Amino acid sequence: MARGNTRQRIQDVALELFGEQGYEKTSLREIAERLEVTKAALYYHFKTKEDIIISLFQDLTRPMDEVIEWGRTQPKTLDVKLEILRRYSEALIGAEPLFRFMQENQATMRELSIGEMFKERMHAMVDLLKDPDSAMSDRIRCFTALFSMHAGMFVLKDMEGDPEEKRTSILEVANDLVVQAHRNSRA
Amino acid sequence: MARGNTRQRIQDVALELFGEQGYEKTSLREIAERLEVTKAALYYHFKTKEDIIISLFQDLTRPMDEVIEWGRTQPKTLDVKLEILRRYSEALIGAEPLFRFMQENQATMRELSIGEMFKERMHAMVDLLKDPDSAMSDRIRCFTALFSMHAGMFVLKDMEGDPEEKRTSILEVANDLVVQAHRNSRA
Amino acid sequence: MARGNTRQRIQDVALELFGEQGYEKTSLREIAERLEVTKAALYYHFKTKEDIIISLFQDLTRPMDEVIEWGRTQPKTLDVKLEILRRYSEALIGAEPLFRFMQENQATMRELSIGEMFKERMHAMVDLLKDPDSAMSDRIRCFTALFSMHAGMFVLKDMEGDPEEKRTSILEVANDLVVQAHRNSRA
Amino acid sequence: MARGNTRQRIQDVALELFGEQGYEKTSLREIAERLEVTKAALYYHFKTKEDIIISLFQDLTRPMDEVIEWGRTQPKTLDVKLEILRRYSEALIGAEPLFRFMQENQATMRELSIGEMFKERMHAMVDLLKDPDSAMSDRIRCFTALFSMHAGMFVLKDMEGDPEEKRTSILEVANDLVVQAHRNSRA
DNA sequence: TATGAATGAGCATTCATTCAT
DNA sequence: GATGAATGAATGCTCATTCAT
Repeated sequence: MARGNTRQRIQDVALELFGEQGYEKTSLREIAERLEVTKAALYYHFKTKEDIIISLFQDLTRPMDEVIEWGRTQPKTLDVKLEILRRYSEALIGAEPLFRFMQENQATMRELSIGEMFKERMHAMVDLLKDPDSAMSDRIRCFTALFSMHAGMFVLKDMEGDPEEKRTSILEVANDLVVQAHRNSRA
Repeated sequence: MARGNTRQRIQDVALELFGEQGYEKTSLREIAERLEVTKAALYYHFKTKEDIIISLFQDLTRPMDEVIEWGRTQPKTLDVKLEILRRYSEALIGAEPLFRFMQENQATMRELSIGEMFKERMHAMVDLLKDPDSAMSDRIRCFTALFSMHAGMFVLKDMEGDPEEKRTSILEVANDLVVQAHRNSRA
Repeated sequence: MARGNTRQRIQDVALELFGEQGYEKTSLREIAERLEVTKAALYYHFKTKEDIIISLFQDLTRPMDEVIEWGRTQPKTLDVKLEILRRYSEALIGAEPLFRFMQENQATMRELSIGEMFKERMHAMVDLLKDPDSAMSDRIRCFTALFSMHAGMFVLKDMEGDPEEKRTSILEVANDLVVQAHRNSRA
Repeated sequence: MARGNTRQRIQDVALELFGEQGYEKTSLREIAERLEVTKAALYYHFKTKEDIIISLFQDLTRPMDEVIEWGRTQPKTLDVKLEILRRYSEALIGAEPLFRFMQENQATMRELSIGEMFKERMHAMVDLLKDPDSAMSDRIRCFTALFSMHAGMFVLKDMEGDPEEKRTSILEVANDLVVQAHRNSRA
């Protein structure tokens, strides 16, 4: 029996169950049972239920923060924008379960403190992709691009086809949208 | 105290609260209290909690069904497709709170019977918009078009601008995506 | 649709359901639903739930009362005792569902006013069968005789064999017990 | 306040109340209140309400199982049969409250899983007492013997006399029945 | 003879959380 | 680094009953 990694195991199981059933419908009893520990053990590692998902959010969104930080140091050329999308799309792979969770538990997100954190990140990304004086429809294009990247992977889960192919198809559609927005605002 | 409209009032308040706090976190006690009736009164009008939202779904999605029915009788020209989008966008207006609810409670939707009903409707719409032999990226374009129409209205709620203008902007973006898909599949 | 017999129909369905599921677990809603009337209709015919079963008890135990009344006018010979058993066994046939109900809902009976009524009847029967100075084991024989007649029919339901044959077999065993008691007390 | 015996105390109080008022009419609130714990504490020790009485059944019927096991190893002589009755009668003493409960809540028993367990035990006992080719009336004698032993103790509670004397009187009547059945089948 | 609408009290069950050990 | 035992608050739901119509 592995030692000292209980905290990690709790996170894994929690994300799995939150994803399957939603945050509200997943009880600490379930998490504890699947791990074969007692509920009280969870409380040794995390102060509250919300604490568990906050910790997940912080751990899993670091790669995305890095994309944003990198983007901020770059000029607003089309090439950079597309590179941001590409990196973002890759960063999303590891965080898929978390995004699936966030996507599917938005009502819950709003009351949890991480809801705000996520919104800020989203706006930061849009700011990198759009130009300062973009028309509304172009801002919507950028939004839609990001949005479909977040949602795409699991919404399209029941569409036939190879996952990696789907990801690049989604990326292609997102690219198109950003290219369009870029051109419109420079026209 | 008004008579005979209790059922309707329950639906109204329920949709409001489900939208604000999510389905799981909204208790029947809350709904009853806001209506100043007892919980048992809710059970006179609806057999279960799930029954309440099923009834909402059925009542509010009728206009969309009509769009789909109409679309099925039409030829698959680009003009028809754009007309479908336009009508669908309009049909969505009245159902906004419901879609907001569904968008934000996807984890819950999966266990509720209306989850399936919704998926079917979505597929029916995509079938009207895409051509039989479309490439994956074009099917994704159609999906994304619909998806952003559903989600757009409330996701963009905190973006400044007139709601009606937003709606037409979203429609414009959706149009572009469908036009693109249409052209690709005929090329 | 028959008229004016709703009261009777309520009694029939109630006894059926009380027998199937027990008194506590049978709700007025169920009775009403099976009759295709509203709960409120039941309250037009009976003041309370308990009232329904009291009325059943009164209607169905009349034949037994008649046996007891007859027995009281007779001398305490063995022949009379056996005739009492025979008549009682026959009287039980029509009341089988009621006895099944009472047998299976004794805990409930104790709180319902008919519990007492039944006990009195039982003692009256034992008094007819035993002699004034019987030994305890002979009183128990009489008790057991009656008891097995009450319980026998449904307890033995899952034993193979013809129902009428079972009834006469039970009666035979009861006869033996009473004969034995009679002889002991005269020995 | 005593520790570590809460489970036992719950069982004791539950059996007492189930016996007094019936299973359905006894609420967990009542049990908890009488024990001066919260309802939730009951759920720490038992998964459901039914679980409480299952545990009681299992704990209290062990002595009877032992009688049956012993009986199976013995030849089917009359002496053995009477010894089985004697041991069974003794085993019943400790289980009196449980049998009282089962006797008085038969309607409930039918839906609870222990209903079946009990039926099997009853059949196993009859098989030990009757001979393979017994006539129906002899099988009924065996049944009646057992039945009156189960029911006798509490049904006769309001009959005057010493409890231990009652028990042996009942046993005597049961003996007679089994002797009779034994002789008939060997005649 | 009924019904439609509602109530008040209650029930079994679940949950996040606490704390002494 | 964990457990055993418990709590307080809540939840969805059901029930017998009432009463104006």
